[in-house]
Amino acid sequence: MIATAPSLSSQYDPEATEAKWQEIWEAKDVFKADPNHPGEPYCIVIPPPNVTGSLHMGHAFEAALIDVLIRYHRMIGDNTLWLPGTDHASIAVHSKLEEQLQAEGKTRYDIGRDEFLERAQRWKAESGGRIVYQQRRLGVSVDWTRERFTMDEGLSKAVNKAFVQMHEEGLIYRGNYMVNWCPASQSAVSDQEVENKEVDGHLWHFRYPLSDGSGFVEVATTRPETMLGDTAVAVNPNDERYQDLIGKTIKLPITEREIPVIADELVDPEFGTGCVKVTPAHDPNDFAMGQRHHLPFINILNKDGSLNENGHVFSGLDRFEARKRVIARLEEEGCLVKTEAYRHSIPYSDRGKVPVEPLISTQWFVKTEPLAKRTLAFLDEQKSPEFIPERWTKVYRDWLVNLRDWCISRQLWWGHQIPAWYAISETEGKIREDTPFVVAENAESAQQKAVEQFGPEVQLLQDPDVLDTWFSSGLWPFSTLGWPEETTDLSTYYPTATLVTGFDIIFFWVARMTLMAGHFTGQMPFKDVYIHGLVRDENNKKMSKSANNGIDPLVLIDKYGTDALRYTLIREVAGAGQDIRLEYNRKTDESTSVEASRNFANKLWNASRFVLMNLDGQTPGQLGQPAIADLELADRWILSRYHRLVQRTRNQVDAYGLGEAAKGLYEFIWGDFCDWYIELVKPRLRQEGTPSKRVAQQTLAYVLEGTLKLFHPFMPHITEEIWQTLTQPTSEQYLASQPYPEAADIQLVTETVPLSSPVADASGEAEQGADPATPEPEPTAQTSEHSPEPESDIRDFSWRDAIHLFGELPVRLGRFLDVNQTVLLWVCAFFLGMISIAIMAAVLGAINRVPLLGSIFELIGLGYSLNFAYRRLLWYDDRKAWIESLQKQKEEILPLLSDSKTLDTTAEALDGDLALSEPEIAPEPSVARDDTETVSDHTPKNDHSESSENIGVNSDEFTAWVDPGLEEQFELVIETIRTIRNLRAEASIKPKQPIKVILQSESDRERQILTAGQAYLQDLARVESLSITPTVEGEMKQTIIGVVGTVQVLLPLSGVVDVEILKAKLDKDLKKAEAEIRSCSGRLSNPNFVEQAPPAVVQGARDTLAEAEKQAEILRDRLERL
RNA sequence: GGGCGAUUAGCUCAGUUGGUAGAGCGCUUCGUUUACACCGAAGAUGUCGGCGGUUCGAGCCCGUCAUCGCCCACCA
Repeated sequence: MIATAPSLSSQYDPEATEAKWQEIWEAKDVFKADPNHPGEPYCIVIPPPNVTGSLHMGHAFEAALIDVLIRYHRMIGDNTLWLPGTDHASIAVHSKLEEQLQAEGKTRYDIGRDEFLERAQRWKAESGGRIVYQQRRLGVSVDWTRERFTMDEGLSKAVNKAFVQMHEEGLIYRGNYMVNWCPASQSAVSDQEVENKEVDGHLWHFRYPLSDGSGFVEVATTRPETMLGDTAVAVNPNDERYQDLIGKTIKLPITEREIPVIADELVDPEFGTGCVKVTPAHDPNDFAMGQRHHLPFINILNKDGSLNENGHVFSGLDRFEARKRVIARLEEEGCLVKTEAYRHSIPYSDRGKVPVEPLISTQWFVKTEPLAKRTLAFLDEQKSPEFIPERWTKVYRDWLVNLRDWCISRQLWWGHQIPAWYAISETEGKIREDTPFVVAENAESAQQKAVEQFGPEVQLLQDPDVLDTWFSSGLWPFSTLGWPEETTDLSTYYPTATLVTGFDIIFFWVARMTLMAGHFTGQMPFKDVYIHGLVRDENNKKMSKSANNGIDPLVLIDKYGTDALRYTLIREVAGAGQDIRLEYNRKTDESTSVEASRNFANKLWNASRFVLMNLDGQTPGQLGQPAIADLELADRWILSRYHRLVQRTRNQVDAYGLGEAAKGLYEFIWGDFCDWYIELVKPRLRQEGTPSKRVAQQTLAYVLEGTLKLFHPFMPHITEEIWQTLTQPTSEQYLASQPYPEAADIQLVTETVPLSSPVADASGEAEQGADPATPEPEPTAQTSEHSPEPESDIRDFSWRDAIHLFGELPVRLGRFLDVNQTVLLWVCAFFLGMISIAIMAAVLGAINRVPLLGSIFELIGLGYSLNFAYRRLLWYDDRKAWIESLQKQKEEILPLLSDSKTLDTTAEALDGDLALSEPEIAPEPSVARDDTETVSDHTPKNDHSESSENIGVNSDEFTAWVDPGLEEQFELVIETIRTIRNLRAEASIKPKQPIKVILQSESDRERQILTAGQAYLQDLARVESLSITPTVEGEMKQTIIGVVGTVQVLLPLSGVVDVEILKAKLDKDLKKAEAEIRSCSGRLSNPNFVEQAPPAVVQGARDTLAEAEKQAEILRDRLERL
């Protein structure tokens, strides 16, 4: 099952690998949740896809986002559950089936309800199966044992229970109100299922004659046929033009019905003539007006959109045909004043794709106000749920505030049949508006209730209608966990952690869930709502079924692999909630961006292959972690970069910065690890049997394994495959359930690193069950066979480490003081100066005061200070002894390592023998430059310090391993290598040809760094002989020159040299330096800048200027010499 | 009508609390040294949509306009 290193192909094969792990993970129940699992519960319920069709790229995107979160939380030790499932999508499936039937020349009534539902079930099985297959191919880490369907037994029970309870509480009522009627599906639809479309229509102006013959009123309408149902004409009560009309009546054309002129505030006097025809049965506004003025409601429409018996001579005609006839008739009668072209928006049915008709009918409604009130209270008082990005909170809130009652009944068959039973025996065997009914959770209970009310002879008929799909979806977060039963799942995983969904569904679904959950569970169903954007196609169009521009994720998965597709989607999402665009060539089914991710996967594969081939068959566990004392510069550097990555990745994922985290990992793997570290250690790996080789192997293994863990949520399959090969676990272990790298690991490294013997590898230190709330490195659940007894481990290593460090102290402090003698003397002088000033001030003050005591004390203080300085600081040996004793005292009182970093970083910077700084001695935060963002340093304002605490990071220990000073110094080595390579290219020297290079710098520090990195420079830039020197003399006509920092890089050339090439290079560099000088000196000569900008910024500018000036000086000098 | 988002290299996009612009793809030159040609090295590329303001300093803050996209809304 698990490959060994030499057998690995040089090209990663996603197809076989992905299928393999998908099967194993599932077969081994790796993602099966256990409520008894320790750790913080972390549950996400899947936004259930509709069983109408198949998954599109939007689903793949969403699944990838959720899977990253889920896998991450599983690995950080949370009690994690991702619950899968599908939605029955009442109206969507119903429409599909009716389409099918239509093709067969049938209607649903021809085949009957039972047959219809059977077909629906078949459809569901087929489509649902396809969806599940696609989800598996996406590698989602869901718990399939908990898969749910909105119409399965448990959820249907929940629906009935919810309905009955809400009815009893008066939150569900049946009534005759205006609803949106979709003539295509012949059902009511909710406000959300109506989509307003701008269309070019007409505005017809008609004259209605006054009954007394004294004239006309002119009204305008976009729907002339509705005039057949007019029961009034309205004007604004304050409209002076029409005061005398109010109260008069009008003889409505065609029907000859007499209708009143009423006054209503709603009428806008500015619009049109200021007179409005009122059709209470077919317009929401008019409906309200009709209620206010007790007007008759005349329904003129049948369910299919044709005119009914109230349609006068037009009855039986379709509404649009009737419109034409009405216009013609009115024109004949001389009532048509004019026809205007008019662009307006009309409501369309989402599903039926036809204009909806506002219609009065008897339906079931949810009374939303009390629910919304409660949900709003959660939002306003507890900021719950929290939206990411935050801007959606406002959208959500506004919607809740303006919410109208929710029509939940649908005149369809596919769905949850409404649990209401009509006592038809009371109304001649028919369901009428006035038929009494009982609401119950099932037929038996309904029967019982009905018998109590109407006697044993009662005949019941269940409401034929079904519930709006969103009614059951609204219960999803808790019904799937067992509600209304009080299951362990429910008590463990509810409320869920995060809802991940698109903004298009906030109203449909998110708000419905919060309304229902607030009512039934008394809490919000999720803590966070992470709203992602849409996937757009290559033309920036929203991918949708109607636009037919969707891309089947499987097409790209087949071509590039699941990991590649997932990674592409994730890394595209930068600003959370932003739409993403997927490059795609429809002709070839290729995508350059997914291809780039595939290449990245292959890069990781080959880097890992390289590591595996160089570990001599040892696993990271067998190799053990490298000992601090043995680390070489490059090891130190990659470990610092790696630990920085650990912290940054965790912070980013915690804050839903998935795209940033994905990009950060890419840069580390491809840049730091592959381009630099692997290249740097190659020579060491060829030195058989040396400690240097072993340390390189240890570091490679440690960093690779950690990186695989960090990266696993983003590319689960390839990382699992490599990890298995790398660690060769003897028992069943999976990367998917390994602990995520964290600060505890780092602490372990710092404090308990072995000097020689192997230590527990990261996979063994904390089993998946470890509670993240206790970040102590104590390996409570040791399973790795390579691990020694944990307790003795720690004791042993701590001692050794302490002894090691202790032994080193004199040497290091000695060096420190040697190197910094001048600096320290200045510091002392400064201190003494300050003290003197303070004492002078005190003495002066004391003259005015009688008691001299204070001054005497201060004089004593001065005396002591001088004495102290004389005895302890002035001479080298005294200083050394004193600092040593101080350090010893500190060690006795405080933890060893957290203290030692108070030493000045410059000591390490100059400590050439030790190959720069020891990791446990971190530089001062100020050296960190822009890196503070990623490192939890000591400044409380740092945003990440908070999240560090959350994950139990001991920031002191962490900072100890992330060493910005070291990284900065290493940067000089890297830049110097680049410069040499650049010079080679400029001088057209073949990469293979060895060269001689002289590095000249007046700076001791720079020379020290370059010396420490000498081997790297020679190796990576193919330098045969390298000299590092403070000064350089002689002729430069044969030398091409570059600068980095204030280092002069000289590359002597052999043979005939074109001076113009050398000149061009120098000119180019000089121009750059001069531009820098102009920019900096411009700023620095501005007194406002110097006075007002933060000192660090000013200093930065000064440093840059000094460096640029030095560079320019060097370059000018060289130019002259040519 | 109201609200939101976007506008940065040829393309797709980053750009933390304002400190003087980056990545990938593509492009140019060179290169098959035993991880990788799904590769490596080096390099070129920007009036940061326009205008105005605040500031010592604006891609970032404020105002305004333009273009594109989305959401909401009962003006017949």
